[in-house]
Amino acid sequence: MSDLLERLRDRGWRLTAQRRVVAEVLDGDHVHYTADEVHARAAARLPEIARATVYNTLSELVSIGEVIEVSTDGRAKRYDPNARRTHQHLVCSGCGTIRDVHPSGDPLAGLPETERFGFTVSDATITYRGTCPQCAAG
Amino acid sequence: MSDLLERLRDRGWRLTAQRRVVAEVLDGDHVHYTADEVHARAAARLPEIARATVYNTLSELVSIGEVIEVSTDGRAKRYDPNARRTHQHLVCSGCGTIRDVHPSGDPLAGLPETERFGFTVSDATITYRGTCPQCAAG
DNA sequence: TCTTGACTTAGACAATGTCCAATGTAGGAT
DNA sequence: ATCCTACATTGGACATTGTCTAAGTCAAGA
Ligand SMILES: [Mn+2]
Ligand SMILES: [Mn+2]
Ligand SMILES: [Zn+2]
Ligand SMILES: [Zn+2]
Repeated sequence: MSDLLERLRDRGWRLTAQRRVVAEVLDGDHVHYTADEVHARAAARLPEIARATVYNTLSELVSIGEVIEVSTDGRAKRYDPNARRTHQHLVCSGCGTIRDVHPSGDPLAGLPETERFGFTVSDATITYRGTCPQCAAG
Repeated sequence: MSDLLERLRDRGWRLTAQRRVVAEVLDGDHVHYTADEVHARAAARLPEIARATVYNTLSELVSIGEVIEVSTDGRAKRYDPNARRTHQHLVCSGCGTIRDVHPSGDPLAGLPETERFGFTVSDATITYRGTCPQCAAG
């Protein structure tokens, strides 16, 4: 059993076949699938899995912090199993490929007090954009 | 006539009543309306304006660089008339208020070469999140 | 004033996401 | 091993956001 499924069971989750396949789809590095992509991949193993179940399971994984939501393009949200180490994203403007990246330094340091409007600032999300090697070559 | 409308006329645009009201709605600082919000405000002045016209006009303003699209929450895109000076956004997690902010330094400097995966990186979009004074007080 | 190509409109359609009542089942209880 | 039942799943209706098109309208130059 994967670490993720074990953690889910420790939380008292029922381990259904549907939750297993969703958890299996969300495994690996640089994985950022949309809900429909997760559904398609899950359905390859468990054809009768419902779209609503995929949405339910993804929402639950997000709410307990095992998966993060990524919105890089204003279209469908993407689901990212790399929730253990905070990171940012590098997106190819040509093909949409997304890579996890780890910038140096504190991203909040660049925002001067005079630019904070009295807010308590707790977090920064950075999306880097550029052209990937394949798109540059093609 | 506003500067924006004058620039549009210089580009050969037909100045229709619909385009005028959309341009008037998109005026001011820290303005980040959704398309439906633009439509509602435009319809207050020109009740028969169609949703499609608002979408068309916004897309055209974006394509010529007079307005930028902002996606801070994975929901509806927001339209920002502050396209002259590049800036980032500070969002209140409580109420959704969005402020324009200007971080110091080059945002690309924080991404080491070893974290670029061979990409040519051209741009970084930063969303800061926190709590605004009203939400902190309330 | 006329003409015409660009603009607007209403509504169908598409993509993404949410909700619900009916049905099924995982896992503890017996 | 079987039963119970609270929780999970299902299919489809519905909501939100955005795109597209055919038909009608009009801004602006001739
Ligand atoms: Mn990631
Ligand atoms: Mn802005
Ligand atoms: Zn690419
Ligand atoms: Zn607030």
